[in-house]
Amino acid sequence: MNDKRMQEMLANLDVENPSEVCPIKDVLATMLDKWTMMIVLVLGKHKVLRFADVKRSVVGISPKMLTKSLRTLERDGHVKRTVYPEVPIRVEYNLTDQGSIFLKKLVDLADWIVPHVPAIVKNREEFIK
Amino acid sequence: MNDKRMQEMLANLDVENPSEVCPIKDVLATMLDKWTMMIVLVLGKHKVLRFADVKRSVVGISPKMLTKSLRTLERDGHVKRTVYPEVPIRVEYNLTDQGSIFLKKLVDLADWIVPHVPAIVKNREEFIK
DNA sequence: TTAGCAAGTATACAAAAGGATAGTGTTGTT
DNA sequence: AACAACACTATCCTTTTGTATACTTGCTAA
Repeated sequence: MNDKRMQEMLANLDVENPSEVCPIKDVLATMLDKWTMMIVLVLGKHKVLRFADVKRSVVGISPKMLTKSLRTLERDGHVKRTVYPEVPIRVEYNLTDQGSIFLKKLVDLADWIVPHVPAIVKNREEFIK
Repeated sequence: MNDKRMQEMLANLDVENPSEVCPIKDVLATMLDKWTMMIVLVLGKHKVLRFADVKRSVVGISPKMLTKSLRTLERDGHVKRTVYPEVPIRVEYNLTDQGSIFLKKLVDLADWIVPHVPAIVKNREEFIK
């Protein structure tokens, strides 16, 4: 990506206006929430998971936050929620096509981070004050 | 990215262990903080900015959060802070090479989001409950 | 009829993030 | 002498986020 393309994108992002004016900022912030990302990653790993499975996979999450994050993902079309009216009830979650592309972008980002982690950790250790 | 590569990456991410064990998760969460992202974007747009310039560009940020976010970016090696001991003091901020790659990844992500925003917004409107 | 499960919801509380705003130190300008 | 510029720091307070845990609902099996 050259500088011109970059400047075009940055203009698109409208970073200097409040988020009411820029839904991209809002969508970004929503998707990159800590719990939301973890849920997308475990759904990417396991393809289909039930509520309790996701809870087990995303270590430390409370049912309240899990419900909240799953609802947001569903609302935004990243995750599909399927209810099987059996007894006891069964509910399955999986990524939609849109959610899978989001996962890919997330993994791309992580892919870049992995080799940089040692440098970042070293920087942190050397950074005083 | 095929499924095998994806599964390798996901294994790398170690999503099912607490973040003490997985610095990648920590680095991800730190970089994808709301204010931090906005700062990286405006620094990408303007190349070099002084404290008050960043404050003006990132609408709504308080000096407290600005300082905190800039320090974190500096600590992690994404941003360089240069002090000119003039009067009044002049402090300039700019992205490092590492920070510029991070910006690129961020813009890649946004690049994907832009065309999807209308669909996501529509989803949200239709999603009741 | 009581027990039990899944997928939550509800409630109470604790912790963290963030906003508003005043203050600091230095020196040039009015 | 008072004020302004700059880059913060400090303090108080509100809001948001999150945890822990008890409760609910519907049905089925013992």
